[in-house]
Amino acid sequence: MRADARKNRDHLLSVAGTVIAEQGVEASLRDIARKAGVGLATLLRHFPTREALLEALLHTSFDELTARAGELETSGSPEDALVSWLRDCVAWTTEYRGVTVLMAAAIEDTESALHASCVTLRAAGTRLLTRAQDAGTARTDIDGTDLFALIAALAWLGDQPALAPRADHLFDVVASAILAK
Amino acid sequence: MRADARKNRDHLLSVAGTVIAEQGVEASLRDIARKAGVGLATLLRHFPTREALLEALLHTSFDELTARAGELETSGSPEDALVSWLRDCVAWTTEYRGVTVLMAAAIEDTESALHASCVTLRAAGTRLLTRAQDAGTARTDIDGTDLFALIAALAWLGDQPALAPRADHLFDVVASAILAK
DNA sequence: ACCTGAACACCGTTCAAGT
DNA sequence: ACCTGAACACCGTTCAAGT
Repeated sequence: MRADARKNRDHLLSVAGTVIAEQGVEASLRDIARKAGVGLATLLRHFPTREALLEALLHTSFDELTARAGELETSGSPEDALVSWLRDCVAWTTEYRGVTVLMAAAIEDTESALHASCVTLRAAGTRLLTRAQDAGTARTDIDGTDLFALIAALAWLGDQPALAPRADHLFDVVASAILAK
Repeated sequence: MRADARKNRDHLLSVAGTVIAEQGVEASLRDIARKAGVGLATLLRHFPTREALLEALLHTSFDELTARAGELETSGSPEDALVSWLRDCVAWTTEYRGVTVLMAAAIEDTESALHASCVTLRAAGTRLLTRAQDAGTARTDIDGTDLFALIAALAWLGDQPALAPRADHLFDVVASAILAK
């Protein structure tokens, strides 16, 4: 990549991070390009879809959540590890308003730029869930995809201004259902 | 209302029902107006917001769900009545793809045309929940707003194509959490 | 190689002008 | 009273033309 292109790309990502933190993941791409001082077509050259831009932006966070799952796999009780990780996932999505809908769409869409990250995340959750199930402290009638869906639903609750005040409490309610044997 | 206006209004509602059933509640209002053979401005004269159009369209359904709650209040066991009604609510929203987001926004927005219907629905759910709580068959640390949020989250799951296959099962999981004492 | 303005086909909002 | 086309300010997509 040419030096000027690299610079454009980095700057776009930085501006996108700020704008998306303010307005959510559905922020106008034109607005992001404008604030970065480049044309919209330039943004789309670097990131052909909104998902591609988000993937570049959230890649580090996805890695961190996956790494965190790895740490938890060998520490604490299986059920504490699972619930702690679920809490981390939900808390993380609140930083990116609206990302839940895109993740829900990406988990089954192999064409989406977010697909691989979502699949990796689901696999990490599956390992923690299986461990808790093997220990007899999580219900055995759910799998990693169910877990992914429950995280998404709880994250979605946190995204809705009117329901967000109940999100933490309802997390506990759902977590108790997961841990029920 | 003048006869021609009434006719326009009725026809718009009929067309809107068809289009929204196909495309979801975020269907283009311009498209609905076009298919109804009137100008977009005419649609907006009758229904100044998307919520107003939906309220007119869903009014009957809201009434039916509320009436159903009333019937269930005096029949069957409190926990069966509650779960049965929750299931009805979630099943109903699947007919109107995307309505959950608008309802979640309307429950606290007194300006929304959907506000009154959502509040009525929440009140109906609250009565069924309280009855089950009094009978000792529903957890007592949740209220009607929590219930509304859980319905919304489950309905949202059913709206996401990739997660919808798990929606029924996850309904049972969450229902079991509500019924836990 | 990389960037860009401009044309395109949409969206919902608003309103002056018509019947 | 009621309706409507048109202007407006947006959106993301596409591409020919520039550096």
